Amino acid sequence: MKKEEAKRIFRQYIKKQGLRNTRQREEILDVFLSSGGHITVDELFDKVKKRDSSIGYATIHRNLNLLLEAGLAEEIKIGKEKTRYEQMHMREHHDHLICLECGRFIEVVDENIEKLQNRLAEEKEFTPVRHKLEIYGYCKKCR
Amino acid sequence: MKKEEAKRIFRQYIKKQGLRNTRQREEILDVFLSSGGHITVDELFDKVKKRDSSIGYATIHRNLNLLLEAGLAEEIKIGKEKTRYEQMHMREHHDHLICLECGRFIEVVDENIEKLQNRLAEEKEFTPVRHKLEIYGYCKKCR
DNA sequence: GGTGTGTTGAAATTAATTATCAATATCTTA
DNA sequence: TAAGATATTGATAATTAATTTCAACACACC
Repeated sequence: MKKEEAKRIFRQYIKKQGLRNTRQREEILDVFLSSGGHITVDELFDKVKKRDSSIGYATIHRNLNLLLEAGLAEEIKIGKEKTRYEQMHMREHHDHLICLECGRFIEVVDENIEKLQNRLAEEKEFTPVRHKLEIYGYCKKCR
Repeated sequence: MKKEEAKRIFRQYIKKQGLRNTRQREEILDVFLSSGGHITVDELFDKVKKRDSSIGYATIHRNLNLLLEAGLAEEIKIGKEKTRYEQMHMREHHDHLICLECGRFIEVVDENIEKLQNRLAEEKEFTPVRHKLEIYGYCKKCR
């Protein structure tokens, strides 16, 4: 299961940095990996609090930052909406079509675009690690 | 000159919304359009202040929001860095290669990628308006 | 030029994130 | 497995960024 792999990566990162694993850290990690696609800090806080009501807000932030550093999460911020955190390892990579009218996300992948991106990077003597593509416009319903 | 066109678009937008043009608004517009690629709120504030030292910070924010609404500016936020505002009309569209090590931006364009993006959107019955592509990795110097 | 109302600057407020600190928990080593 | 060094936690304070408030002002339409 992919979740276990993600957990292993996180625990490895923690250890490598000379940090320690804790009950709270594991709880947050598990909830994050069990959440859907894109979660806000508040949503994560609420979900974790249901399992462990003593957990603090600052701890959520601290550990989200670790997840970012470990490459397991990525911040996505769209317009004036709240920052969301997206899983990077659990889910397949995908790009976003974002409707300017209703705010709906459509997740897409196109192998050819991915290839061209890599080629483009290579031309500039750049080693690509990951990317983010957001196409803004109007969805089926709103156009 | 492109700058004049951008100004016209902004003035039109202002009028259409039933808003008014002001000395400060024009000043901010001009400084924004004269700035390089990506400017932070503070940088813009400092530059405007040199021309008109009485201008307030809130006015910068208010008018940046108008520039966003009018489609002349776009927010770009990378990692933990300060939000930057990019010109949308003055400059040709381009994507970004962003170095994870030194933070350098490389601006790129690839016609083929642009075309594939439009085709992808069309397949999903989505009408694309604009897009943002950021490729993260390591630049020539850092890889 | 007068007038209605949008805009401004300054300060207060809100929202989001980070820092502080004493108490506690973890991990290593002996 | 007990001890000790130190990272982590929760609560709160502090910081940062962006927005709101409000009285004075200024723009645009007449």
